Parts: sequence; structure tokens; C-alpha cells
Amino acid sequence: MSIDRELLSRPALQVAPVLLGATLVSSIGGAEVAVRITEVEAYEGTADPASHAFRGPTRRNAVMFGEAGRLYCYFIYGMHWCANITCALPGTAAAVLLRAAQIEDGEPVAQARTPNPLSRAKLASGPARLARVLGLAGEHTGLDLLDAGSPVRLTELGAPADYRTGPRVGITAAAEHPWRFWLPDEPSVSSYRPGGRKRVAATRQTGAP
DNA sequence: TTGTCGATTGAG
DNA sequence: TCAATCGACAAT
Repeated sequence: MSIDRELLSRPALQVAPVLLGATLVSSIGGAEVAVRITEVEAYEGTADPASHAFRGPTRRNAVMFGEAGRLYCYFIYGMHWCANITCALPGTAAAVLLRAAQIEDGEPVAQARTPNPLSRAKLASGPARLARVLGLAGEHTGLDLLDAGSPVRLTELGAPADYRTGPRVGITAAAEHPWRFWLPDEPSVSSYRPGGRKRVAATRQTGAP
């Protein structure tokens, strides 16, 4: 089943479940790695406080405001890259964060890109691990995933499948929305972690009696 | 120009 | 529970 851009040009909330089970192939570095997406999160742009596009266009998030089906990679915590697929129509920022996948092909390459040995199921479990095994970094932002000549491409969708939803991982803003989507019974799905510490007021308790 | 914080991971 | 580690962005 091929993927057309129109399908991805919908709001992130509609695109996210469609990407579950889809195949993503990277031939970056001359080595091919193929994965099957098992977990994603929707980010709805200027209306979503947790989105990088919430405060409007910047150099970093510019690709989110363009056409759907492009790669958006961002650097986080001083050491990790995470990958998104842009969606919605041009002018409207939205993207789907790729949180986890199952390695379908190229496991030796994936292992070679991983500092410490991990089981096959955990190699791409978590957004930074997923980007790592595919060799993705900032320089790949903007790649057209629907272009057969691209080093990273979405090749096919999975069959429509049952899925689960829940809160997004690791965010503090708009944490109440169940905008995380995953396939049940998939060992590659990452474990849930609540968002980081909220700003602590000057009156915080110290524990002293 | 400076300071704060983050769509994470791995070790203790 | 916490450190690693640096780019983006808001506040000077």
C-alpha cells in the first residue's frame, strides 16, 4: 500500500494512528535499516502548548509549517536526536513524533549504532533510540519521506490495526491529552514516564520539621 | 548577551 | 533519583 501526501496532510491527531504499523526505511550511511512503527505521539502546532511550534515559526521548527511527509529532527537534552514526520497542510504546523519501532531489517547496523548491547525489541524503543538506529540527525530535517530517491522514506502503511491511546510522555504542558498512540502487545513500545518537574515555587517544602 | 529548560537515556 | 550536555528561546 503506497502512501500519498494527502493522507498525511491531515491534523496530527488523525495521522498518528495511521502511521502505526508503517514501514520506515533508512539508507543513511550506505547501510539499510528498516523498522515498523509501533508507537507515536501527535503534536498539533500553534494550538498545542507542548509543540515546538506553539510560539510560532522559528528556524528550528520551520519544516513543521511546510508540506506534510517531511522529516523533522530536533536535538534534545544536549545529546539526543528525535524524529518527527510533518503533517497537516502547508501553513499549518503539526507533526507526529516517532517514539518506538520494531527492527525489521538491518539489525546488525542498528546494533552497531548502539553504544551498549540491547535486545532486538529495545533497539528502537524510545524516540532517541529510534532516531539513533536509523542514523538520523539534524542534517536530515526536511527530507521528503515520500520521495523514492530519499535516503529515508515511508514505504508502506501497515494494515489498519487495533491500537491504544494515553498521555504523551515527558511533557509538562497539555499533559492531560491522550495523544500518544501505540500498538498493543508490542515489546518495542517504550515505558511511560510522567513529565518532568514543574517549576518549584520559592515556598517549596524542604522536609525539615 | 545571559540564563533556563528540555517531546531522553542510562547508571546508581 | 540524578547526571550528562548543549541548542533554542525568552528575558536582560
